[in-house]
Amino acid sequence: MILTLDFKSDTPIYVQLRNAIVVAIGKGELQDGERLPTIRQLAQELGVNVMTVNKAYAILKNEGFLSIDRRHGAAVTRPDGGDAVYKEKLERELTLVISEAALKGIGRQEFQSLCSGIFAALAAGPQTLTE
Amino acid sequence: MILTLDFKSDTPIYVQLRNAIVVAIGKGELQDGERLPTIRQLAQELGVNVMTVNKAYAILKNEGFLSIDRRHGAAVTRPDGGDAVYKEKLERELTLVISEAALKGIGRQEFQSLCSGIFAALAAGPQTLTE
Amino acid sequence: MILTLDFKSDTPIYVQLRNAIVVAIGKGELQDGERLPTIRQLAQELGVNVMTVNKAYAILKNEGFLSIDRRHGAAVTRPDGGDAVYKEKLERELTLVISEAALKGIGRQEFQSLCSGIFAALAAGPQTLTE
Amino acid sequence: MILTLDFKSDTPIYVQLRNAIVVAIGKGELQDGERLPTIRQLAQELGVNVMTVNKAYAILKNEGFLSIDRRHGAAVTRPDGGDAVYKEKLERELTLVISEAALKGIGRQEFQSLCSGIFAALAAGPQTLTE
DNA sequence: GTGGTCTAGACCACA
DNA sequence: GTGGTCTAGACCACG
Repeated sequence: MILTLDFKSDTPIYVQLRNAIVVAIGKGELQDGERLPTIRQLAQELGVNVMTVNKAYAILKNEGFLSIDRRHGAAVTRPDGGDAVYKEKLERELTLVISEAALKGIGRQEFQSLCSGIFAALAAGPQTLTE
Repeated sequence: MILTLDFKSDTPIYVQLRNAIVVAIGKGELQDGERLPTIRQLAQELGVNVMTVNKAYAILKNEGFLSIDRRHGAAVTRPDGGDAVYKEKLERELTLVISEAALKGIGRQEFQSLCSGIFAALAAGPQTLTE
Repeated sequence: MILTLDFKSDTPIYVQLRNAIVVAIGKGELQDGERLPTIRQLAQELGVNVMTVNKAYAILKNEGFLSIDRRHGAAVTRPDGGDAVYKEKLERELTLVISEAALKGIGRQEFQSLCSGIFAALAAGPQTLTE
Repeated sequence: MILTLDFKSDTPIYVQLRNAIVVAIGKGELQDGERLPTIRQLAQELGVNVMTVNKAYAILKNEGFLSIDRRHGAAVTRPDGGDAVYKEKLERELTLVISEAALKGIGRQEFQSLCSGIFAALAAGPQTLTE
């Protein structure tokens, strides 16, 4: 698993980590049920403190993206279907993103095709790599 | 101009402010060329520190949404057309948002129609200015 | 005996096990004097470490819910009547639960009827043994 | 505010802290809107690390029992009405508590009156102390 | 060997 | 001056 962090960024490392993992799952680089590296492994690999990885994992667990098994560490999970709270958050986020895009001269057409492209890329991801 | 801030939120106030203004411009509540309140005015109106508003304005200026004239204060501007830097940022953001949405069970169809709805709402905005 | 464990939960497995057995006794699914599976049997059946079952049994014995005879294995026992220590613990627990419930908007009425329902369900339990 | 921690207990300090605060709010010792001590203050007062208090506060914030304002620290809040998830959790907890109590020889009558007593005690708490 | 918890001390972003 | 973040290193509970 390749995760790049930007230590100079002002978004906290654990957030970057959380985001990167979500995207990796979305892309299919991390399959459902697949195990993630140990907190300590990942921490060392990234040159980051254990607590930082811990926090990222805890958030992902809380959001339903992964489950932590005392015996075997963390594994990818499918979260529950979209709850109302999430949809609200999504709409708020999109309103901002779209406002910005529109002002930057990106029309509805272009925006939609951009989204389509991303959806396609995700769907085409490394599906069940070896099977 | 009505801007609502959530002091209990964990997104910094100056970011909330910056976002709210971008959305307001997107919706047409703030027209191109329109003047914004003085930093001090807005700060007082919102019950916020002057530094906070200052920071938000500075970011907006930097992003091309605002032009600041020492004589006339701040005014809304159309930013330059989508530069490469911005497009990259947009794509990164959308990849995250879409990954999350897809995992939460929101399909391409639903997502696209949600976007369409927001585009429509923005387009319908300017009329509401004077009511 | 059907016991379901949640390996993803953050309450330790031996605690889950102990709780499940207490509830099973409460419901009458396990009758007074009834023998429980061997530690090894149960461990294998649940796919769990022997130590884990051992720990759960030890706690239950300590609490008076189980008596362990080296020759016949473990058997269900009625614990001694409410000792002062237990009542204190109960009151502490209930104070927390009720505080939480009250703050979450669950009134005394609702709470009491919820308790009544559970008492009724427990009382109705023993019959279901053989079905 | 008087909070007693048991450092020898095996329930984590931050959980004990969280529980104690919930009870304090339930009892009315902490009123709605009232400010809590700074993380650092409380940490020093309790002889505990800052991170520990931080974690307790974060959980309480997450549960809706308090809100954290970047400018003024933490303050007590009323959580949203009982959601379905919470009610399920409550029922599970109560089933365990009641099973235990019943086996310990505490009948429905006694249990209910115990609950009533606690409800009454909470309601009678230091209501608006000085007003 | 895994994650969970805790510590002491530090720096930074925010207001 | 507030909380947020991060670190390095430690001990413990769990299985």
